[in-house]
Amino acid sequence: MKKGITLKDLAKKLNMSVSTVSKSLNNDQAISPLTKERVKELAAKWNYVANESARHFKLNKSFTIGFILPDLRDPFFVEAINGIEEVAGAEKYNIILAQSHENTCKEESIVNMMIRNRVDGLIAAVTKNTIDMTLFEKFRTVGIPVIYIVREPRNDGFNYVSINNVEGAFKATDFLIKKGHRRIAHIMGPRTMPIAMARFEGYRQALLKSKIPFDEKLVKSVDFTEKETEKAMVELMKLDPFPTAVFTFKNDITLDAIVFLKKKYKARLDCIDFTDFGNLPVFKYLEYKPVASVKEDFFEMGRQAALLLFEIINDNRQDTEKTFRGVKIPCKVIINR
Amino acid sequence: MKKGITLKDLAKKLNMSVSTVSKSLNNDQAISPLTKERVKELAAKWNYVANESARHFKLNKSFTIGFILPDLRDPFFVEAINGIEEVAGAEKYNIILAQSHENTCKEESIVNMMIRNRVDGLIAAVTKNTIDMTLFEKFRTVGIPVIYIVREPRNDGFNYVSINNVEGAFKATDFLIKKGHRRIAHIMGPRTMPIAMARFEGYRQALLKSKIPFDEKLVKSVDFTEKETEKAMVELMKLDPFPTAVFTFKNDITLDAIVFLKKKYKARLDCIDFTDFGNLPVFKYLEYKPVASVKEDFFEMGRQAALLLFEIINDNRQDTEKTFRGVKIPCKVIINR
DNA sequence: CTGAAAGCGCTTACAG
DNA sequence: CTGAAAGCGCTTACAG
Repeated sequence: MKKGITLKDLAKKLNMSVSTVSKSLNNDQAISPLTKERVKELAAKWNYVANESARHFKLNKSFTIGFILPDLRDPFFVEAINGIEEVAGAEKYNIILAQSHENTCKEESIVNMMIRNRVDGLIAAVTKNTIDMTLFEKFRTVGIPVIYIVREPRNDGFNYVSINNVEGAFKATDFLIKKGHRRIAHIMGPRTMPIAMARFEGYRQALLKSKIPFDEKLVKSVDFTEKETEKAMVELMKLDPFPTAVFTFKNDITLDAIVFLKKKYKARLDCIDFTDFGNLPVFKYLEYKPVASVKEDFFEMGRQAALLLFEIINDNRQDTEKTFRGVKIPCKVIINR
Repeated sequence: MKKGITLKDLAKKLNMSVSTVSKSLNNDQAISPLTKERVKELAAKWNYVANESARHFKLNKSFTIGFILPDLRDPFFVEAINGIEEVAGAEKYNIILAQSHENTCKEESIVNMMIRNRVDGLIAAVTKNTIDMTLFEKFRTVGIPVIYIVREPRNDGFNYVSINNVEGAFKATDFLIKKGHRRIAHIMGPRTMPIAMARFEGYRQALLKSKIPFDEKLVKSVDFTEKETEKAMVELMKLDPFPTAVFTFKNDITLDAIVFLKKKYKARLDCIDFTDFGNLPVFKYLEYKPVASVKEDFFEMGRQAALLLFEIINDNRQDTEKTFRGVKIPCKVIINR
């Protein structure tokens, strides 16, 4: 690209030193009002735009935070971005986004990219297959703070912001029990995902509380593809008696399960109730949908994660005796009527 | 953040000059294989990660392209990102995303941010209210190439990649005509948007071809909010005879119109056909939807825009006698059955 | 209140 | 094949 106007150009024209020009534009109080005015006037006239990359380099700060997320096609993650943006914007920070597409190799190359670009902090939602956190240990080595979001890391020693998955799953299951269901299936996420295990735990606790015996044949684990959900439903529908309610890991699974019922068990469509996590805006347009969903406030998770991150970034104390923080946002059940 | 390992650190340890270390890591052919090996070995051992911001600064290139888009909540723009990512990734470029939220003030601050950060190029989908392009002229002044995408600028002298909106609208309207409709309404986008006018033009041409008289009472302009769509539908449904088909600017408008019919004109739900632009993946789950939609290939638009952008970025010739290029991707009608 | 000077971590033309 | 040196555009501690 063409070279822009530099401080030097301004200084030469004004017969001042580069330092004075720099300080004027940064509103340094040591500079006289008149000088500031003259500098700013010329800067405006010449359309001077500071070279941020020089500034970042000099200050050894990128004024950028990274956000690694699985996929932008998931509208919930988009909400998280908006929450992060709100906080980052106020701090005058940019956000660099990167999608892992649930691929751990891609995730690794993104991690390296973030380090090469020296982001000042990172927010990460790991892939559904990320078990081993050693990749992310790199950030600790180079001193970049990281907040995990939505999907909690399985081990301790990490900052994270998530919802209370056990509680949410308990409520979603209990909702079905209160509606009179006794035979309640659960289509859970991959067992590698800590939050899938947490939701499974909430499901069990709700059954236990109501003294409904746990039946492992009613629990199926899927990887979020339509094919796997269909397979789970085939098996569940073959049971005798078949479950009259299903609590699923998230909206997409419910919708795919309903598509399956429409195709193969039209008659059961009206007698099986679903609950799940999420609350897609598109529900408004649907005839068949979960009776109730646990609302996951992704905007708030994004906001809280960013707040926590900036607390660390702006904290100039020695990073000895560092403690890690976990924030769990409460979640409530929304009836989709 | 903590300081990382630098070339100097490596050079000192290896008793070499910084230049030699730099060249080794960059695989300069002037360096002996043995030296390269020694350097790379230590770099790996010490987890050396090049400081990109120093490199960017030195090379006066950010290896970053910007993408200004209205809103990530629009899944079509997410597809465009994926198309851009495919090309940018291959070129080893990063993408910095910024949402204008259809707000021209926000758009202005994003433009300035992009210039301050010295992006090497920009892809932009302007807000629906952006009439005046002087804001974007700044990029020309500083020599940053820009490709407009999806929403074409109203004046000439800009590079853009879009679909053939007139053709698509013609096909969508003609589809309804061929299905036997004679009284076809059009809910168009804001008249400030060139592509809304283009789609309106396609609608008129289709009517003309089939010798159906144009009736301006059948055309309503909306700003994409549910409220405006409802208002447009109220007026259309009061006409006598009411239209038996509606061609709308995009999916969201159709869905809101259908919600309105469900509420107020349940009986007409099955006798009014819709066509529109877009093809939301969520259609799969819907009972009521447009009979056919013009598929807008946003992934391809993103890809083409990025290809065009890199052609300009990587072109080292003098930028005298610059010509501007417009790419219109053909679009086809998808039947939603 | 202003300026001279150092330096952030790289790359590269040039000399040897 | 290797190295010394300049310089990218800023900020800032220090001197005056």
